Amino acid sequence: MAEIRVDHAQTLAKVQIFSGLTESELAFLAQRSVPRRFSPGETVFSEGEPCAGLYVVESGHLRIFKSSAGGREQVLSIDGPGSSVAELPVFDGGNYPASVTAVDDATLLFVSKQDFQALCLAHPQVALKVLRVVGARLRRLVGIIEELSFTTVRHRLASFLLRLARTEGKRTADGVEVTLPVSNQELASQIGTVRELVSRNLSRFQSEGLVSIDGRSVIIHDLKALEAELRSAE
Amino acid sequence: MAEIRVDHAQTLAKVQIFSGLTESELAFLAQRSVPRRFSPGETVFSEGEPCAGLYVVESGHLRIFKSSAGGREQVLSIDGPGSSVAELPVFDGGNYPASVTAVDDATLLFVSKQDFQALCLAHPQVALKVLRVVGARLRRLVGIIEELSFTTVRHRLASFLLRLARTEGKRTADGVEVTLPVSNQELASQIGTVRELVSRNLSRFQSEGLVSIDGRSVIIHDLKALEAELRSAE
DNA sequence: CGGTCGCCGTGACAAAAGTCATCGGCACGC
DNA sequence: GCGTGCCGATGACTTTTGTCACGGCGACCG
Repeated sequence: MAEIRVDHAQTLAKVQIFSGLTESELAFLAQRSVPRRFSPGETVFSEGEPCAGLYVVESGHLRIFKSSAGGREQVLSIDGPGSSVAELPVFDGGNYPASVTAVDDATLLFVSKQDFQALCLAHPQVALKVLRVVGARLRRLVGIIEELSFTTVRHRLASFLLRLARTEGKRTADGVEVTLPVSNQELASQIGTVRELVSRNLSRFQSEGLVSIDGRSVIIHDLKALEAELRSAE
Repeated sequence: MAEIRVDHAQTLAKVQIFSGLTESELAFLAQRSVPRRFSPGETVFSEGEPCAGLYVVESGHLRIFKSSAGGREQVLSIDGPGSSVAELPVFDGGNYPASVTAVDDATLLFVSKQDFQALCLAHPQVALKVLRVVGARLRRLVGIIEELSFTTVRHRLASFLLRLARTEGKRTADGVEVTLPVSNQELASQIGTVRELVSRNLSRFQSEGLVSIDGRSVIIHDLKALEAELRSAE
């Protein structure tokens, strides 16, 4: 038992919003946090539910999204180890504004609203840290709005490919090779459109000679040309 | 001079994030805040500028928006007296994520980053208050994303009219009368489209008998029918 | 008064987005 | 092996969105 608590304290120490706490404070928090495991696809909570507390990601990834009446989904964020979700509704008393599911096998720590608020009052630095991560979240949301409002699906797809190329692209003779990490359906949810348009726009990139597609692997022949796509949008 | 300070302290007391501070704390803050006046259309700060501090609205209204290379704008929020803008970039150290201009004649109080951070450390409740208002902001942004991602211009326009009807609609024999508070151009920026589409969709509502338009005044004949528009989107 | 400017409405058009239906492949389980 | 389900591609079509160009109106100014 004691070891489990220590494990959790170590997990908590790696979470941005809790960095800077003393060991005893972490232990205290660990004692009050509840570990929960989730399987791929399992839902952590749904939009509209009353907010009981926040979750810290120990391992695995979470998918934060909105869903429409017609069955479409819009992904707001994918969060991995060390991040926390639902920090905000904890404070304004409202319900969860979006739904969260596990992407893969995930272990989370649940911290109740009360414990967390008490912690923030006792340790003002924690509140400041929360504000910092929330700032990042807000920036991402504003970025999504900007893309949805000003750009086309083609543009957003190019943008997605380039991001991928930057983070995990491998240089080859023909250009940079990336592997699409998710299904077209999921990709569509992330860039705010439907499956068919992702498929079509990828084909179009290929027929224009910008990329070659082989299964889930995409070779970007001309990085510059793809980047030019971004600038062409106004 | 002393009177001016007192005035500012009274202003600050009405601001959500500062409610709960003692008089002397407010006076201290008032002493350090700088009053600034803006004319309609004048810009308070622009997206991308380094963040120097936050602004509190004493009178008038501010317009927070993103603008695209092609000259389009997307309004994120309109804020009036008692609210504050740019609470967030103060904490994460980044630049302002969006631009802000005055809608009408506005008087603001500027509080520097340093002063505000110090205040949050000294008074943890302030940080919690900030988190609460930031929560509201985040909800609004998520709402915008939802609308942009899932709905049509027609839908968003219907939504806008209904919101207007609820807040300031006058009952008449023919239905509920509302007055469009802004130009079509501005309305377009608020619902994420262009002038022409606002104009066209309003005409279409009229030709379908849902509303009658006379200049800037719109009479909504059938509230239920317009609300049905919302449900029809999936 | 005449000019300029900002706003509105509209027609004509082009492009993008989305829907529906169909087909083929691949994996998994029984 | 064979059904079932998920995924991807694609054609045909509709709807929506956006662009360009124009003309009209009213306010305001010199």
